Amino acid sequence: MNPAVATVYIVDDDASVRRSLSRLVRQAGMDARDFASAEEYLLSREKPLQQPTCLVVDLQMPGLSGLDLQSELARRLNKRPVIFISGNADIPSTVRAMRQGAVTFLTKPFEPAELLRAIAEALEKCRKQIAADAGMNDIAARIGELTEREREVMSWVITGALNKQIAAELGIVERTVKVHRARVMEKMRVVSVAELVRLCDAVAFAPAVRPQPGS
Amino acid sequence: MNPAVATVYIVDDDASVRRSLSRLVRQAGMDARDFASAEEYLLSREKPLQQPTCLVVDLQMPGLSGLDLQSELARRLNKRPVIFISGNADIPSTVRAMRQGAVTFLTKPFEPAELLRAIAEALEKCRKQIAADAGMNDIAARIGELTEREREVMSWVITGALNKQIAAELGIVERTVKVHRARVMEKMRVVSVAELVRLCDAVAFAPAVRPQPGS
DNA sequence: GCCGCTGTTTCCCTAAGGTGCAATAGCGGA
DNA sequence: TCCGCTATTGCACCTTAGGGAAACAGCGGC
Repeated sequence: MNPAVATVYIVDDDASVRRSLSRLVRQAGMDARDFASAEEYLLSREKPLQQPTCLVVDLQMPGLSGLDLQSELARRLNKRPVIFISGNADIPSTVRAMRQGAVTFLTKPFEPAELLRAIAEALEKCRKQIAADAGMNDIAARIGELTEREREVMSWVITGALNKQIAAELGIVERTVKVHRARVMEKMRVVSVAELVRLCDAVAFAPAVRPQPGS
Repeated sequence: MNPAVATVYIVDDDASVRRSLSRLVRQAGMDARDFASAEEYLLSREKPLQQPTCLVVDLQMPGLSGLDLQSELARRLNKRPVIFISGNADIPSTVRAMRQGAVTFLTKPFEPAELLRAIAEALEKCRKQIAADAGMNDIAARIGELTEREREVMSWVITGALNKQIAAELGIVERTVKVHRARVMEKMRVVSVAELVRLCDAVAFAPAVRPQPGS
């Protein structure tokens, strides 16, 4: 409902924990949604990631564990930050969780403030991710507007190649390269090669043709 | 002595642990150096970081703890990967260690192979860091060769500004900008603006003059 | 005071980038 | 078959980038 507000997804098999955490989160002014298992969360997935969100996941759960959920999220490229909570965790699990990018790992019992602090950090991380994704998508969309030939020309332009070199490489005349190049600059909405290079590097735009492996 | 070999620094207050870990490391074909305390390691510092190295640190030690050592290393910009080992660690310490970038955290007793695997990972990470640092230093050195004016002109060039715009901005004639620009390209050893942009972005070269905060 | 480095400028010329206009050609869809 | 998109090219013209040659000026060091 509230589009500007953050949402915390709580995944825990213990109903009383879900209730108390939800209450805590809501009292702090955020939305809370809870799930009784990793599977339940995975089935409910709302992919977009438009709004800052994060997960608070119990380590031990019947079925998929918290670590399994984290791995699955990574596999699905779901970049929501994860906070683990656990009553009796061991070091190896903690290490694995952190290595896989968990924001933190809290052991029950913990101070409510401690969780809220972790949530704040996770949401901030998520906001940055959203902003970064938005930028990347924007650039990718522009690249998507290019024709194959234009992409090809662009891949040469961002290496600093001269029009005549590009022309020779593609077996066409320089005038044609200029036409493609102009369209690239227009569609990518840049006015200088410097900007074009930055956009392409930001999304790791790769050539396809350039790296001549043979010769 | 052996310049091509990796070295593992072992920091543990227990002499028998130091002996056994050193033996393990040497048997695996790497050099080992051990220290009885964090302080001892910090005093022995050989700064360069030319060769792949990593640290294996005990969490609990008299004086500075393993975590303290890790923090101090971070403060000193010593980027050697750290592997923690501990007999009786708790989750918060593990989380803190991992958040601060530890490669992993092993609890004693652990399989020798497990430590060797972690060391291999840490050394690989170190190699990449060394390579990245070398690249950055190389670029930074070139920027260091530039005069103030040349750096100023470069900061404008990498934004895609035209010579005439730069000239107007600096209150000089276009021909002068061309002179500086040519020296920049020469000293930075690039032949295109595209390459120059990449070098500058790689080291996060910032302007100094550009972001006019006032007006 | 002379020398070297840096920054600056003027005159002039070539090469490369960028555009407008016009035309040809292949291809897939209405 | 005509239309629209994409790719291509030729011609002419203007703007930028890049240099060569020569010179002047401030500054710190010998």
